[in-house]
Amino acid sequence: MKIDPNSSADLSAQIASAIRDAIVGGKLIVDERLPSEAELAEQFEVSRSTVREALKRLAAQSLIRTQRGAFGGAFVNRLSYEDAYRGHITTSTLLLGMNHVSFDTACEARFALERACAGLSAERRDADHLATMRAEIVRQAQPGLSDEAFCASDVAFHRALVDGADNPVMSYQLAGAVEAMQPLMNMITFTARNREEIVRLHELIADAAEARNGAAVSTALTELEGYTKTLAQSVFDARAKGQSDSAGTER
Amino acid sequence: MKIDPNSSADLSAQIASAIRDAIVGGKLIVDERLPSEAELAEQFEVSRSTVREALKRLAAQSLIRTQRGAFGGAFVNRLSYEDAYRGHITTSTLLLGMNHVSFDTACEARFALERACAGLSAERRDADHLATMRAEIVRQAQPGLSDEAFCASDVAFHRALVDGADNPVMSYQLAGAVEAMQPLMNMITFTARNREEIVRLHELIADAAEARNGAAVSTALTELEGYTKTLAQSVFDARAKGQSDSAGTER
DNA sequence: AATTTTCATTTGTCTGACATTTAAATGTCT
DNA sequence: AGACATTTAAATGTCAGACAAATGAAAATT
Repeated sequence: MKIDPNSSADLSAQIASAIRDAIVGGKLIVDERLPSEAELAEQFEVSRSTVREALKRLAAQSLIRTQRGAFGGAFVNRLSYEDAYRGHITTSTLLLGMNHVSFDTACEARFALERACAGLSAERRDADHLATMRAEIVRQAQPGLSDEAFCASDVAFHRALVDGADNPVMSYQLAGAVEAMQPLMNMITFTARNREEIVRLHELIADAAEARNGAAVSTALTELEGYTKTLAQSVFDARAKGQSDSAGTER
Repeated sequence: MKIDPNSSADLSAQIASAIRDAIVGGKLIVDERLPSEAELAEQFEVSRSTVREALKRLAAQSLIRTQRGAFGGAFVNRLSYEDAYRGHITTSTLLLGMNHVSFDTACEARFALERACAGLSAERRDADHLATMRAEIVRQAQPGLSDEAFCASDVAFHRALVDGADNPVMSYQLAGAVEAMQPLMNMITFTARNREEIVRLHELIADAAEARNGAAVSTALTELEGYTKTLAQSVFDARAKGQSDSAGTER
């Protein structure tokens, strides 16, 4: 492992990169201990602070964990699904929030990917998944529910559907698409009539899942996609109209 | 923004968390400048080193960028698709590599998600996407190609298919599933006969995309999934047999 | 043998210093 | 007045050295 002290990049970034490559490339295996900060500083010919900054970068990506005390140090971390989940959702949320992705684009992606789970989920879902879906439907039908809680329950419902496919890789990949939609959905205010229709479609999905009918799940998802899009459209239209009205009175 | 100095967690992690929440929560907007390290140190009542470690954590997630010099500092970064891509692929690759996900599970997820793109891609793909697919097929048919290069071309082919859906959110989400499979695929040695069959299926996919026939793309993908799985199975079987043989002679 | 104490090691944090970069402010010349 | 060169202040990047806190191993004690 060697670095170029003349490069324009920060030394800590270069060092982090070198160690990251070693981990990703399999040269450092899970639970293996890295040299101590002092030793790394000597190896890379930098100060301990610089090494520490590099290690913090890796820790932020859950690539290493650190332990204090004698026989402590930095260890290559086994990346857990939970850690990966969290990071993936954060990144996806920011990506959607910062890049003015249209609601339709995000929505289209989400439902297309979710339909990819429909068949597998109908086939493999267990009683727990179904129970979760039913429970969330009940919650969604409660009258006093806030819009945020309604959206959160919506996410929980769909996550149960996705998890029903019993494929952790799919659950992980889908997490980004499903959860990152929540802030966008939160921009919508749902009328009682809207919620009724969404609950109806969720029931359709749950029924299809119960009957292990993947095609029906898929069809219901498509219908829900369409309804969500028109709902968002009407909300945005109303908002745009409100904007132009107030602009008209202001000037 | 306040932190708890009595918490078990590192101060730098707490500070990073606080700033991260502010960014994700929209309290800090894109391109906004954070206070200088010295000011942050004062606000959080920690030393500058601790603040720096926190900032490095955020930089590792591409949440901020730093600029030196007067009027420099840390700025909230607009998360680009490229940055998110890279991170997503790295994480997905590690996740698959470190958690002994079965080849079948990963393969199933990849093709299920890819089929989710089939319809949109057939509908929207432009001439470039098709040209890329054709070009990669030509490359894959070349006799001298190494297994690694063959796999890389395979990834490029499928990425073109996914990108054809013209939905950046899908491209981003799919990147993890498609690219992270490459190391797994690299464990397979492809005979000339294997490659022939894969090229044939790729041609089927390209033909279907050219004809804007999403259903045919989907069918071909399913066939390719099946072939890939049996191929991997035979390789693993052979390897297991070799293992037990050598184990038998060694002891 | 079990328990306690000591101890060396390692990370976490702080302080203070200097180098480097950068853009604004200032000065100078035409 | 405008173009160009110089200075300067502010900020990050890096370093060195120190101490605190944690932690498990080894030694000492009961």
